[in-house]
Amino acid sequence: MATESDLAGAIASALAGLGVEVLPDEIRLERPQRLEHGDWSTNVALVAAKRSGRQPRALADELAAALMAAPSRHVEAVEVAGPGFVNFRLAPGWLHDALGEVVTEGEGGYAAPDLGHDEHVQIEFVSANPTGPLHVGNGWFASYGDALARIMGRTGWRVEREYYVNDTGGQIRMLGESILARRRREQVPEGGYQGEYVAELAEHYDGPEDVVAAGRFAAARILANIKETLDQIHVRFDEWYSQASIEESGQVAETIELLRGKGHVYEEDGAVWLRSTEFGDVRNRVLVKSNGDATYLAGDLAYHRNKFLVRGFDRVINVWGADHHGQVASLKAGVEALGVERDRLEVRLGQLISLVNGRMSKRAGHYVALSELIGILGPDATRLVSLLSSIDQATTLDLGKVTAESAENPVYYVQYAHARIASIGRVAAERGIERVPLEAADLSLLVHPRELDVLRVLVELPRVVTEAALERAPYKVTNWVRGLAAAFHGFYHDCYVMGEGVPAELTQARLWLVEAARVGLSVGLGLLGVDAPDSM
RNA sequence: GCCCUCGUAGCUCAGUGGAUAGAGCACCGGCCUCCGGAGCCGGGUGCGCAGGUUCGAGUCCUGCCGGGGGCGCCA
Repeated sequence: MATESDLAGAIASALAGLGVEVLPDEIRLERPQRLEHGDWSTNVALVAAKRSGRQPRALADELAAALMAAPSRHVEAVEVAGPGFVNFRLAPGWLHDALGEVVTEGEGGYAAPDLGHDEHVQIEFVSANPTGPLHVGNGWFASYGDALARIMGRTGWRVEREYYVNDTGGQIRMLGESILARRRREQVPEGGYQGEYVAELAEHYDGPEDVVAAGRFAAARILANIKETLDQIHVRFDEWYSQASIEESGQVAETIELLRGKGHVYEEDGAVWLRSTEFGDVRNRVLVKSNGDATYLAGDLAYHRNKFLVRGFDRVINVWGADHHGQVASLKAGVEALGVERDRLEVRLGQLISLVNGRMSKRAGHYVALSELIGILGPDATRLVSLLSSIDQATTLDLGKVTAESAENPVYYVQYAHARIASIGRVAAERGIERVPLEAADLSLLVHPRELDVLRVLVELPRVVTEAALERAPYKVTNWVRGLAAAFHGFYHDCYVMGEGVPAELTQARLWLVEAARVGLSVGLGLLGVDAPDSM
């Protein structure tokens, strides 16, 4: 934002003139919550007061006086308030400049800062075991991972989406046993999978009485179903990476040998251990059990060696449920032992989604299927409700409530704003009104509070996208989109674009405002993977 | 027992060192001669408790209480 950097520069030179030294990043401009505190505000006088040997208010007064002596563009007043804030009151022109930036840079260019510098990042998410249909908790993480990929993709990262398919090991055997038991019309064994889908799959299984064969058959069918469900909410992976392929290719043994060569492995009680405590773990971990089988950790390390050292990702982000918290320390230790800087592996733990009547469990068959939720809410609302809050927030899902609220769902509010914009375009076309070029429009006519509200929200988008990308927090985009929709609905209600008695010049200026709002909604919804419809 | 995480309005959640803590839902009342009323406007007793850090704490630190999760030669 041009205005923001103008102000920062003016503050820096004013402080220099006062003989106060500050670091560039100590000059922070923020948008005050309350309009009466101006359009921009800085707390630099509070931060630098002690160092300059002045009281905060005194320094603020001097700074304000210096800034008013040579005001920057658009500045109408500089005021000192509270303990020593310096507030800038700007003429509406700064928002008109901002409107110009939005529509000139457009959907592709506005709020697309290069933060990633082409770093190659893999985001691995969902990765639910193919032992049952996805539940709504998986859906939450699917929306999160996909939105994060979109946001980082917009801000300069090269992103790949990956799903790790856990298609081997004891759970597949257990799935096979459950299938076979069902086929024999017997009770599913202790610890087996109870869901209805197991019975259905058993009906279609006509292979041998072999747990592995039955397990693989079922896993393949389930995985196909998982892909279908994810496709419905527009979540598509670049890679479906098979755990079995890691094991069968000998990469597990190679990885253990690599670790052994680096001296991080020892033998004890007939097992092979990783000295993970040397890399921050609370205890050492077994890689190869005394019966000769590799542990899950060994496989996971082979997988991560593959990510970093074979495929060469600069950064890997794993999106996991909080129930995998216990794996983080040993995985990070192992990755570091492999010679990869530990910061290149990021594990985002999302809080679990629980049901009002208890935690979900695939084994017990107690869960709400994601496909069921999609069937009720539709893809867009499903995505939006799961992106409303931070994944750090544990949420309790009441299916009855979510569906009851669906008619009042926030997705309609936001999409309705976009549909209204499209509607304005249709009416303009009917009436033969064409938008003049931006240079020919007089944006200074936009002075209605509702108009300025819309622009004030639009100004925030670059900052919001930046925070969302750096903090891996897509819900910030959701909040922003809702705020823009609210501002637009207010504008739409109070300011007719083509109403009776609206001068032609004002219509033109408002058409540009509408276009800017369209760009904002379109960018925001695109980052969330939610459709921006022209009519509803 | 130890570790992680969360605790903000009746409910779902924003607010990650700033000024008088905000939205949505639900509830009550108002608003359509013109671009879509799935909209707009108005109505609020709330930061789990107790200390600490500093100009300033919902935010950072410590302890306690409460919810969730984790501490395997399971995956």
